[in-house]
Amino acid sequence: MREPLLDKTYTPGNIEERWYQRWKDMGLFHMEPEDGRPTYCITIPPPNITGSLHMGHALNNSILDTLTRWHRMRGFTTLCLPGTDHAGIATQNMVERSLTAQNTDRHALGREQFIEKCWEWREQYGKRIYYQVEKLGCSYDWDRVRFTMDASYVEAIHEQFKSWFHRGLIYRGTRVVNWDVKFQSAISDIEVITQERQGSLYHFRYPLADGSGHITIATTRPETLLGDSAVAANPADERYQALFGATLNLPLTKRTISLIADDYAKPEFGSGAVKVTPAHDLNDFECGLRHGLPQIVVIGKDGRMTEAAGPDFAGLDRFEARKKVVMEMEKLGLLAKIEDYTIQTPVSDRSGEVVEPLLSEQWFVDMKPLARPAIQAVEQGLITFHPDRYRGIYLHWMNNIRDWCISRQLWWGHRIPVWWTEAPGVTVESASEKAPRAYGSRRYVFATSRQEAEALLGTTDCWQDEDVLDTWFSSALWPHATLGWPHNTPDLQAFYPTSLLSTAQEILYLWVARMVMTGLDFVHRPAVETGSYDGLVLEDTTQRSIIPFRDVYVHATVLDAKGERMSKSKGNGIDPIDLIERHGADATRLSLLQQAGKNQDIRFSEQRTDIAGNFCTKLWNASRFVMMNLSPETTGALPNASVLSSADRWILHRLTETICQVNACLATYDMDDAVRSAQTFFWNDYCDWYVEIAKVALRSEDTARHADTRNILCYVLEATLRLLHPMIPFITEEIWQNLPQSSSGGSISTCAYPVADVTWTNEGAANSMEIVIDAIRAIRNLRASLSIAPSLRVQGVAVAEKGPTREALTEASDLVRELARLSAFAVGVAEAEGKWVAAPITGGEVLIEIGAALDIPRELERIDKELAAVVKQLNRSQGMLANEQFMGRASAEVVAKERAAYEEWQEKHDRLTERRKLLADG
RNA sequence: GGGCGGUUGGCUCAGUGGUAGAGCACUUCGUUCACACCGAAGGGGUCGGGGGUUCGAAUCCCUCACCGCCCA
Repeated sequence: MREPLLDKTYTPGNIEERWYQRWKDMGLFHMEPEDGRPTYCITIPPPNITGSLHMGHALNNSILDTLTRWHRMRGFTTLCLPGTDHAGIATQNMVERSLTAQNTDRHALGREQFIEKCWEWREQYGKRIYYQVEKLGCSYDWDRVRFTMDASYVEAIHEQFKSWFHRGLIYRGTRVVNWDVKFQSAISDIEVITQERQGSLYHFRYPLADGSGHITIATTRPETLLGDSAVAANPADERYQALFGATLNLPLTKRTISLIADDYAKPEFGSGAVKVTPAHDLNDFECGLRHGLPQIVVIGKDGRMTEAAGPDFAGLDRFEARKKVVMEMEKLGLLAKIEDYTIQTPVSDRSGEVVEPLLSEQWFVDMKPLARPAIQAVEQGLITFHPDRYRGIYLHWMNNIRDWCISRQLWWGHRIPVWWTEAPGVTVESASEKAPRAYGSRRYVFATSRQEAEALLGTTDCWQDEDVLDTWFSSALWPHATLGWPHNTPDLQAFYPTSLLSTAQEILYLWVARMVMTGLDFVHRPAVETGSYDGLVLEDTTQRSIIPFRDVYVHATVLDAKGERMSKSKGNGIDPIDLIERHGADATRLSLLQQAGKNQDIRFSEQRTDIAGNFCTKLWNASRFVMMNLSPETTGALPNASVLSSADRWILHRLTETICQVNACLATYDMDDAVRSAQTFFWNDYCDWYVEIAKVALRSEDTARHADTRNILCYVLEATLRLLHPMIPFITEEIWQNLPQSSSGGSISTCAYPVADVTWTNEGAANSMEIVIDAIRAIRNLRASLSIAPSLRVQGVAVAEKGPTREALTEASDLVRELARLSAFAVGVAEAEGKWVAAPITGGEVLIEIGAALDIPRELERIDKELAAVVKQLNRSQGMLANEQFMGRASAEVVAKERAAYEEWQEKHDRLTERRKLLADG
């Protein structure tokens, strides 16, 4: 026995540190496009620069790196491109907070200096997540890292803005947006979280102007009453038929409003009549547009009531105003009732403030023309969703798409490349798309510099738009912009369209859908150059519009052990870095991949990583054992097929089967099934059986078998390591380096991924092993139930009339003897004398002789218990075969299978009854 | 309100028409020179309720309940 090459204990920490650096030094993660090789590319979803690795990232990156390593080993030119986004509002928040701590603020600093501070902050903290991703072992191309504020990326953003601007898709408008009163900025839908809060539903009476009565409306936001410009009821609502068009006195104001008919009012809600406040509610805004209603802004950008709210309310905080409106209404006797009510309250994720829907002048993108191709691409199957159900969710959203508010009232971000002037005489009449456009009294143009703006506007009296672009505007062009667009770079040619986009479900709309739209809109190729699966030929062009990625995988949400979403405020989150430090990156990845299938969520606890770590330890220890048993001559090459035993053929059969399954599962994003298959093979087949069988072979007199056994042990282990390398890269590399198959200076990462060689498929060997394993288990079972000490060797024998059972057990008699701990084992006849106990197996029975006197009552009890189980099955089987309907309608195959099963149960039944009779007759 | 996912042993989950499975936990036994982060043996489920289709349903259909997600 040789000195083991692996340490006695598996300690992931130092292995992982060492190998990540080696891989980087070897340049394994960077590949250049090569003619004739297929490419595989993922542009990693950009975490933002304020981010640190959380469980969702850990899951996604584990999946992405597994797929990347798998393709790299399969011979693809593989690129996994990492990067970060600048995260306008989040970063600005962090920097402002640090300024507050220094008793200053951004206004004191000024815009330019504040942006400087943001860059400094980004230099200091913005790359933390890269380091964490490295800890996880991700094989990303760090030479191609991108940031959304890189000069080349900004160029892409300007190009996109210019194109949409000139085509009239970007427009200036006044609409209701999500307003954050703390940041004083519009925010995106994803930054708005809906919280259930206990509040009240107020029922107010609005008097009819003619004094004939009143109409009752219900609201959760009384302060918006001051900005009402109508009351609406459903046109089909019987109760209001006579009143449509009637004039109402709006309480607390001097205004009158009318009762209008609109489908948007739901007859079943409250009184069926709803107040309409176009400036402070999105639905009301749209309703207002339909009816040409005035838009009265009563809540300002700071969350205080405006002059328009009237002298009694102007200047009040919106929540103070709410109380006052209720109080005043009560005084006027117009408060009908107050009900307790659970309010779905929109809250800003960043500031925690209640989001105010507010009428505001912003930049918007007209999405409908962009959505059309993006719908087609998915309907035609150019882009595939995994799980498939997200296809419908995507299409539903796309078909009901709304215009996109892209301006943010922040300083950190891409400043909107539009320049304004109020100088008189700037003409807007021109055939040129670059000519100034009018918005009220102002004129504006697209320009990326003052010089350009002045030239286009014909005046130096101009200023750049103060706002910045929504961060999602830059994320939307991630796949093509990171590869070099708007330039037709070699990377763009080789790696676009990318292969996969994997992400969390909550950004399916905000990000995934928008990438599909921008990709199709901006990346074009001559139709002849690309396969039809890559893009669409749209009506108005001879070019093909290219999709950004072929597959979209939406991974599960990681929940805590109780099934609750992990959050900082609840403090129930798990930090993946802690998991890596305590259990290793491999165990962390494995524990996540074990649950990464087509499910919507994952319940996770650290215990799972602990358990996954057990597998790594097992892999380590088994490998250590194999290495201890190798000889200098062992190469790991397979011996000539003619010398292989049934057990050898069986393990190769199972290896082949497993290779097949793992490859198939990885191809369909069933990571859970892939790891389950590989783990089961390794632990239950290789370790529990083949290694134990090999021990018997290596101890045997038959020295010719020793070399073959070593080679097979080594062959199967090496293949298994390659099979598992994409999921658990570190431990597999470390072990592989110590196997004879490794090459000096090489890496398992560059070896070929196992491919199933069907010549090793061998059902016969599988059946033989099944018989042998059955026999061994039956004997162990007998021993356990008769409390025969494990150390006591007793005699065993098998009675087998049937060919396959007889042959299998004859060939494997040494194995059965050793693994069942017998003093002797043979296929033959049990001695009539002595104390023997028996257990039926398929095609025969096994018996062991026990030294001491047999406890007959106990043995009868054991047999009866087994007999009961057999009878149950026998009856079931018999019932089916006696059922004419079954015999007539079930397929011949199923009937034949049932017949065979019946015969087997019958045989076992007979043997058991026979044994019972012998014992009872004593 | 609309859409979607889930409900299988104590726990976490596989299993999409043909004899209910795994891991953890539990019970018993075991330190035979890879591994007690291990090995051997074992107990434990009328597959959320009801109805239907079928020779046969955890699996397909309808319906109800509960849990959760997304959108409004």
